[in-house]
Amino acid sequence: MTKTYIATAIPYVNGAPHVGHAMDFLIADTYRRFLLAQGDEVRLQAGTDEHGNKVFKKAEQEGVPVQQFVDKNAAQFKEFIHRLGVEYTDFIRTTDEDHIRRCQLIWKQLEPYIYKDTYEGWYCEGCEGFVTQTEYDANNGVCPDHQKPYIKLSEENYYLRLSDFTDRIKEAIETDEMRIVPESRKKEFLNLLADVADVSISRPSKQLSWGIPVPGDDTQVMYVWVDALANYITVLGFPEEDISDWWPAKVQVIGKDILRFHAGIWPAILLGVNLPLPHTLLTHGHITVDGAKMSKSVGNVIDPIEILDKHGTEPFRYYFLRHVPTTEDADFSWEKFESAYNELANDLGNLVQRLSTMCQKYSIAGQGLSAGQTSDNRYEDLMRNFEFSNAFNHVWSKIQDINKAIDDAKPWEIAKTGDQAKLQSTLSDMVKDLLSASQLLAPFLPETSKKIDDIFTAAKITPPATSLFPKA
RNA sequence: CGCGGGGUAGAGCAGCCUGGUAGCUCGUUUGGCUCAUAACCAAAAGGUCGUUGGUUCAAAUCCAACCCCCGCAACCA
Repeated sequence: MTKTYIATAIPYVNGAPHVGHAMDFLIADTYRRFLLAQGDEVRLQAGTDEHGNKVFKKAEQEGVPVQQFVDKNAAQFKEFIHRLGVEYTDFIRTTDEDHIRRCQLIWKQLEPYIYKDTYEGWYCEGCEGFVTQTEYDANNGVCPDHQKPYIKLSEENYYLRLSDFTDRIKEAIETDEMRIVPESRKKEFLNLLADVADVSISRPSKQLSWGIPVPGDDTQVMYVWVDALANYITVLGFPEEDISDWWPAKVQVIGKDILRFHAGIWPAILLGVNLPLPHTLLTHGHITVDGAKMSKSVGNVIDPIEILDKHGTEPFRYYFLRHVPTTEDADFSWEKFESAYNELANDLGNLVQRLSTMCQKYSIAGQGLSAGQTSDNRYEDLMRNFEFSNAFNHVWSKIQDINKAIDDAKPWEIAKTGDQAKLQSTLSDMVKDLLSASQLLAPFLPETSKKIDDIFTAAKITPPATSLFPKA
């Protein structure tokens, strides 16, 4: 049995989950369910990134101990993932003991590529952080948040010598040994990779107290890179355990904003500890709201929990898996969501209703009925190529075909002729088609698929007490 | 001359790589049907495929130039 490992980016827990976070989980879960159906043994990791100044300060603001703060937020994310109908096998928090210890072991292994140097840059005392020269110029030397001039500050950092790996990484990306999906992002990143600089991977502990101590140097704490990126392998037990059954990951699902770290820094870390690179970095886009970028200052942030409360898991999955092209940006608006919900109710909900009603009326037994055709090449190609929204569309066309078939066959007229045998075979063919479609639908809408199976394989087919997707 | 993506019916998009009757979803109009959640099915209307030029028997598709929009430009899911 093929063992497959799927990894999702771990969200930073300085706030509540928003719609964007859902994409990682839904995409990974859909692929996981597809592979399970194909007979793979699948491990899906999820987790939370919990260190760093922003989390530390947020906890201070709320007046709670940091650990308590991250415990609360991690629980919130777990609950969120659960409500998306996503099932993970492993959940990692970067504050886990195991993770911290393994990170330090990884750091030790990376030491041949680590050196200490002085970082000098523009620093804002209000933000307690450095800004880039570009940002400095854009703000004319004054921090917009704190109205304080940036000061020149220097500090000691450990650096990872990325230049030791860039040739190797470039080659891996070009040859698709580590495939970046979609192709356009691959091109984009290869351009970026041309002028890559070594990356700072630690901070003085007096600047950054909430983090993993650098082994053998009390004055330094690991910055986000090693700490967060290593989660994908520490969760499997590396370096204390042999992870070769699961690693390299078949796919790592990430947002387009973090591609550069996953395609640039992450492979360097892996090469530094002699591990192979992930097979695929699947990059999804961002969700805009009413055509505008989501932002707290504009106040157009959509709370995914609100959508889930109002409409439930399956319509949520339907919208974000079918109407958001897997690797592209897409827009969310309540209007679009409502119209998608109507499609779901009209095409599928109504189909289940009308077909089950006829089966009941004309006494068609579900017992012994099963999916007719169980494999579909086009569907499998799309799924394997991570074109989930297109695969979903393909499944949907099958559902629409059944609606057409019913209108063509007109079972109610066959009933009038009294030809019970023909009625039986006509309707059971349709049920079989629906059960086939239901199988393909399962990775996207698992609960709905299960309901359909239950209804149409029952000894006595009866319409559901409440329709699958009721309309107000 | 920084890099990338895009400009196709009222809206949202596919088609472009590998030239050959311009397609899908929603919306609109008309018709059909009654098993069904006023749902479903069928048909129709609607496009100078950003602009200009080139290659070709033939260009949305290949080439060149230009115009417009949107991202990115190392620590924003």
